[in-house]
Amino acid sequence: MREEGTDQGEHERESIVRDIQSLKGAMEEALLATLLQHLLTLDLTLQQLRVLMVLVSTKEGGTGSGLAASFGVSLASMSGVLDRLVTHGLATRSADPDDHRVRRVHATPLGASTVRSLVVAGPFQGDVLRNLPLEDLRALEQGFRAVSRQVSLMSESG
Amino acid sequence: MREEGTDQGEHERESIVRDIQSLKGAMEEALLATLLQHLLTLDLTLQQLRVLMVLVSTKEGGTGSGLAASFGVSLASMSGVLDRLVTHGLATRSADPDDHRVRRVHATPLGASTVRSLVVAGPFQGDVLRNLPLEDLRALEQGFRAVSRQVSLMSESG
DNA sequence: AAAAAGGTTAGCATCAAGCTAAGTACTTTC
DNA sequence: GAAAGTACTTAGCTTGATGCTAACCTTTTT
Repeated sequence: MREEGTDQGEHERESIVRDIQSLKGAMEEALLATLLQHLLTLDLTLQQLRVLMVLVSTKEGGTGSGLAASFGVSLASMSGVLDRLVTHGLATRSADPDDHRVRRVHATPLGASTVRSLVVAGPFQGDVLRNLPLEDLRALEQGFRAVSRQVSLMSESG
Repeated sequence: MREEGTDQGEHERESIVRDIQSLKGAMEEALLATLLQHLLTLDLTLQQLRVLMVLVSTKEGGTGSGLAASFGVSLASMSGVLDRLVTHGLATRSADPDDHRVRRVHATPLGASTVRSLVVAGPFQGDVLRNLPLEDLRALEQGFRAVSRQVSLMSESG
């Protein structure tokens, strides 16, 4: 019963998908510029940034040996990288209550905001949203919800 | 004449803005993970990446002295960075037809896709969109159009 | 013809990141 | 409780990228 109209629906779907991707392309240009702005003022090496991103992602923080293993470097090397992050005020080392050999490493608020600023750069900011016609805002919310739902669906099954 | 009902509309607006930002927050977590994935396999220094991003952004390409000036380094230093980008196959140098002293530097397709992969990582990909209910897809398009319009508006006046 | 501009190369200094080896402090095992 | 193992730091080293100045070549401008 859904056979009829499918063809026409698929045409509209493809047309909309193309439209959205074209709009997305324009946004990405702005996104690239914003990302570049942030990277220009970033006084870190790429390795330091990578480690910091892991620290920000994992709320429980990391350990020297764990990070060394994930990055495929020696513990001594990772110790040096962490030194520099701590010196920059982006991470802290603290004692692990369970095992006094390990030093738990966490991103500081500064470290977290440094990393988030690289990602948060999308155009869907409060000041943009607040100036949108209400009707469009409702539509955007519906679309976001649907995408969010779909992403969870696909990451479960795929 | 628009005074009445504004209060109620503003409440709904704020509520929707919060909803969208919360959904965006969830997306950003995934975005961060994707960005990290790409950075992990990136065999570049941050300075090389920054220069490459400028090359990708400016379609006409760059010149050694122009790039040196924007980055605040000597021409000799920039020449070295460009050497490494060329060696990696991410940029090319070619003669400038107007002035045979300058060498025009362009990002290669590989360089462009390397940079784009860092930014394109959003969840609004074709395979996600194609699985969305048509109604939601229409709503998303409407929302995207509105945001795109609003961003242009605000960047003109602001 | 002289001066100026764009670019490359050579030579040097500095710093981050990588390693191994040695040492400290704590846990686990026997 | 002694021995073995684990987590981490520090010292000493090598390599590679970035930065500089100085010298040079080529091309354009004056």
